[in-house]
Amino acid sequence: MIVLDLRDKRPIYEQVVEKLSQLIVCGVLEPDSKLPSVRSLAIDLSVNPNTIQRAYAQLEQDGYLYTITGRGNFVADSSSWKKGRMTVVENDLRQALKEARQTGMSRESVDRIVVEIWGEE
Amino acid sequence: MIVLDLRDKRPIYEQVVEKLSQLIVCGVLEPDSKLPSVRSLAIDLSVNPNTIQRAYAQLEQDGYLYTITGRGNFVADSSSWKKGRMTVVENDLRQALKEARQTGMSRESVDRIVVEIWGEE
DNA sequence: ATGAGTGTATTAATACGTTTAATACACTTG
DNA sequence: CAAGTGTATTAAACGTATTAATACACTCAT
Repeated sequence: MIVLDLRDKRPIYEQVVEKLSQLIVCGVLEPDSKLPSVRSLAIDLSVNPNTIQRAYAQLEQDGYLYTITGRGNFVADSSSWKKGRMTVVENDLRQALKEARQTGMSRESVDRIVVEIWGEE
Repeated sequence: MIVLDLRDKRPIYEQVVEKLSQLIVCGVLEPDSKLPSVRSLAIDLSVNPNTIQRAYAQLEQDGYLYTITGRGNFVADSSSWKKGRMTVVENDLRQALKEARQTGMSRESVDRIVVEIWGEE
């Protein structure tokens, strides 16, 4: 389901959070679909179950999944994470833009990149 | 000269690198001006000299300062760091924009923020 | 030349967070 | 009831950041 990058210096649980939240955000994992169990994903990634549990706790905290004890973890509806995700993303964007301006990047260069990412139309 | 944020979870040397590089990029510290010595800054921040040394080594690596043994550390000319800084900043911006788009932010919202930061004119 | 101030390098010890490990418990399903 | 689920706890191993204590080479003012 996901692959870990051992060269990455970040904690494993953080990588798991990142990968799974991306899959949820981009719609690959449908709402209410069942996620791998803590133990099975731990075995799949050759990692300790505690590490997965921590990642799942974080994902639940951020609204990306909901938990039913004894049944498993399930993908949450976008309404649960959309708001929080949007503020985080907007803050990141503001920060990146400020640094770009401070470094002397022209507004035209920014526009060019925006067009490049959003598409020409 | 700079103030540390003890609540920040990042390593101290990383904070020092960030703060000083910002001061250099935005022009507060003029090229060829002398930076605090390793020992004096360490005392100023109530931190170990090794920590400052590590920060200065990183800053030299990134082209923000140059070192003259026995004399001290001095602010480098913008030509030394402009190029590398620009690519880093551009990559960060691209990443932030991709995530904004993926989360569903409209191009108009992005334009609004750009205007907000670059100014109306 | 000498001494104070500079950057640099090395080694050891300490502190902290991550991860592993081994359990135990409560819940749900077949 | 048994197997699978999430959850919680405790201890140990491990890596990195940080502190600490030195030592060395260089520059500058005296």
